[in-house]
Amino acid sequence: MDSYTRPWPLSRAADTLAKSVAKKRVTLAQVARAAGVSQTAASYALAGRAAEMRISPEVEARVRLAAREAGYRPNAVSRSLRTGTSQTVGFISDTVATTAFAGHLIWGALDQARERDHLLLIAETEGDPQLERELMTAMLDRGVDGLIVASMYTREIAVPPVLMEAPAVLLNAFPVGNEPIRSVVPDESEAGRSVARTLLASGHAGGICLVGASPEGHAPEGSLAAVQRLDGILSVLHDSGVEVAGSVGCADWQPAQGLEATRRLLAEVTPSALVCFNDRLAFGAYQALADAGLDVPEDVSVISFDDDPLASWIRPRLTTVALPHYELGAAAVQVLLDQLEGRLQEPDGTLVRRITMPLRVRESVRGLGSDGVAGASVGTAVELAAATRMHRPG
Amino acid sequence: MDSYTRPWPLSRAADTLAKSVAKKRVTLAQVARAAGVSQTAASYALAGRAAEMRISPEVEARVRLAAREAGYRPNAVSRSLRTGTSQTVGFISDTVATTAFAGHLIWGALDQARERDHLLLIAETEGDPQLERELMTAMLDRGVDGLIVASMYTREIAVPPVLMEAPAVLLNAFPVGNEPIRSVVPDESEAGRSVARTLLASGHAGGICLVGASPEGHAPEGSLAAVQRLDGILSVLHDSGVEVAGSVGCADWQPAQGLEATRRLLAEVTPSALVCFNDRLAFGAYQALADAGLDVPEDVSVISFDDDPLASWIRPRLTTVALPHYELGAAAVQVLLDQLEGRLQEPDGTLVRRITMPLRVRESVRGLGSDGVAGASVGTAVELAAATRMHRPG
DNA sequence: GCACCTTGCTGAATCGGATCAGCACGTGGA
DNA sequence: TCCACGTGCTGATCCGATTCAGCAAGGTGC
Repeated sequence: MDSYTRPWPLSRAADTLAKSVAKKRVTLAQVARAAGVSQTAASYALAGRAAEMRISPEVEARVRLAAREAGYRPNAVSRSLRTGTSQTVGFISDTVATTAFAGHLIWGALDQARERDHLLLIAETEGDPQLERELMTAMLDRGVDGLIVASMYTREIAVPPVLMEAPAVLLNAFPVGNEPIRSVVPDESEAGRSVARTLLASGHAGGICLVGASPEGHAPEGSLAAVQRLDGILSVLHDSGVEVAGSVGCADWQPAQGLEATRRLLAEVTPSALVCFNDRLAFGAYQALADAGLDVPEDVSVISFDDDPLASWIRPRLTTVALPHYELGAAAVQVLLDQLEGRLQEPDGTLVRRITMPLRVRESVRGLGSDGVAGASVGTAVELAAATRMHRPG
Repeated sequence: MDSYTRPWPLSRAADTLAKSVAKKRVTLAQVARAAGVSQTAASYALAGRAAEMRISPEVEARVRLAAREAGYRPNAVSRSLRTGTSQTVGFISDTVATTAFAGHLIWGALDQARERDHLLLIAETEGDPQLERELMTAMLDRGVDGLIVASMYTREIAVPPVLMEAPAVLLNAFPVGNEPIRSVVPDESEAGRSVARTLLASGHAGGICLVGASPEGHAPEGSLAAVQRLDGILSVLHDSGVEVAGSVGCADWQPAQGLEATRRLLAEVTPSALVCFNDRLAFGAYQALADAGLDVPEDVSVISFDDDPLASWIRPRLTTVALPHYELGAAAVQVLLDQLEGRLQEPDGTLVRRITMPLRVRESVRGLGSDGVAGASVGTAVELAAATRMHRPG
């Protein structure tokens, strides 16, 4: 099937390639010899500890010059063995980097790591606990300074004992027990409050309905996002004395369930606004509303969570509270490295960092943003092609 | 904006966390002492070199037992320092892991690396040559066994000298000079041949037109895919004595250009089949054909390259030759590790590995696959949501 | 009875940098 | 004149594995 073919005449290239063992790297000892000083002096000079260690400016300059001329680059492995720090962070995710979600998570982590002069060791467990443990030990054995364990959706993770060997941060997850381990998660309940406030501010006092979770507790199994979003929504509505006009829980948050749930809802009440618990539910809701001859946002406003790439593509464009993946990834690295540097000494034992979920105001809420687009429909393939290219957040 | 809040009462958790320096790791010396033998004997026993090094079965068993009981795990950093190998591969891509392209590339690389007991150090250059060099040196200094340098689209890369320090493989790219460095690329010209053969086999003798590149050489600057796809197409057509009925080159391969190019084409000729040089062009072509009242595939067949996630979503579903990202990533690691193990000794100096691009037969070519879907349109949001979830290739 | 080989193991060097303890020299004070 | 102290550097050890060279005990051949 696949095969090796030859693009150019390179008969001796393979030989050259095999032989390119490259000239051996320059070591500190060689630099020291070149500068005519001891290895100790050279080490201190290059480490910027000359003054502290009483190395004269002349010697320091000689060492620096020798190092530069020889093209000296310290061997990180050796340094790592001695100091126990590798300037490397492990990033283990439970799903593939191929989803936009994981991709942006990694992107943020990568950027933040680079800013702090760290490299990222990446692996995926595909949800296999055995593999997860193996990958963690593989990374720890390689001397990573810390580990980030990322989950696709916010949930509780059973922390394997091996994870406690090094500083670790859970990304988008909480420890299932009371392990003293930090978490970085989206601020779901604040997002819920934000959604409720947005609806109230745009004049939706009555007729607010929920699609995806209900106060009676119907929601996807183990979804922390569901309960926190619901909490946030209800707390704001309660404070304003507003009652939820209706709600339908869904066991799964896919478009089909959104369609079905909204249909059932419409059979009972006439909503003025729909809070969908994620965008995929909202896609289904759009269809159910269209089928019922209801216009978004003129007849019914729709607001939702996640900011799926398609949310800005369906018509009217969906107003939603975004999951800040890039920021989540960046924050995980930040928290981990801060912890390593001992910069994180909260006296109150705070272990959870919540990242704000920004509201993306678009067209699906009446009286908010750029209205005037009538009828639920979809954009063209051309527009979609543009929408599905991902961009770095502002 | 972001803030630390406390989910549970964990007043002393932070302390615990700070103190969790963890019990020190067990070293080989300790295992040796426990087994009552020298460190040398222990090392040989655990390395599986007992017989070779004349360690008695009894001693070997004692060592193995002691190691297991103590929970011994060799320190990879130390081993790396001594042996010069780290069981780690660096993966540097010029664009972000957030695109489906890069994501699948990484996915394949990750899987293949794990199969060979290697870990992946990942970084992105964002096209910055300076950053690229820094990241390469950072990885080399950490003792990676080899480097994979990936490009978003097939092109020539100027190989920085530092890259020659360790074995390296270019993924989706060729060296700009004659550097003895291996490449893993999609087999574009075979894909071109495959497209032409498919068209001929389904009865399209005349009226074959090209959108995106023309034999006169109009194509995106520096796009190797363009010339190779074209080569493949023309060679098969030529062998069958078939002339290209028309062609329009495009400087950029986006939907807008596909639309425009197809319009111009339709003004001159009446095609029976359109070969679009990528799917995004095909999206535009679909629209131009629909505008002209032409049905796909009844009036005009459309075939294309890349297998964009949307290709299976637009109607009629687009027949296209897929870029095998997962396989490309996996092959890059495979080639690199094979090279490291000295398993790659082609006598003819072959340095390019071409990965087959599989044809995805769908509905846009007349007389091929499941026809009968009339009219160019788009699927529903529900269908799209399903289509844009990515799956591992079969 | 002695050279010689095999068996079964150990000592010590090595990888490359970080760092502690200490040494030689000069200066100042008593 | 002698001691104390600061200055400026070096030797040696350590991190934790791998591996080469070699050594003692026991067996074999002649």
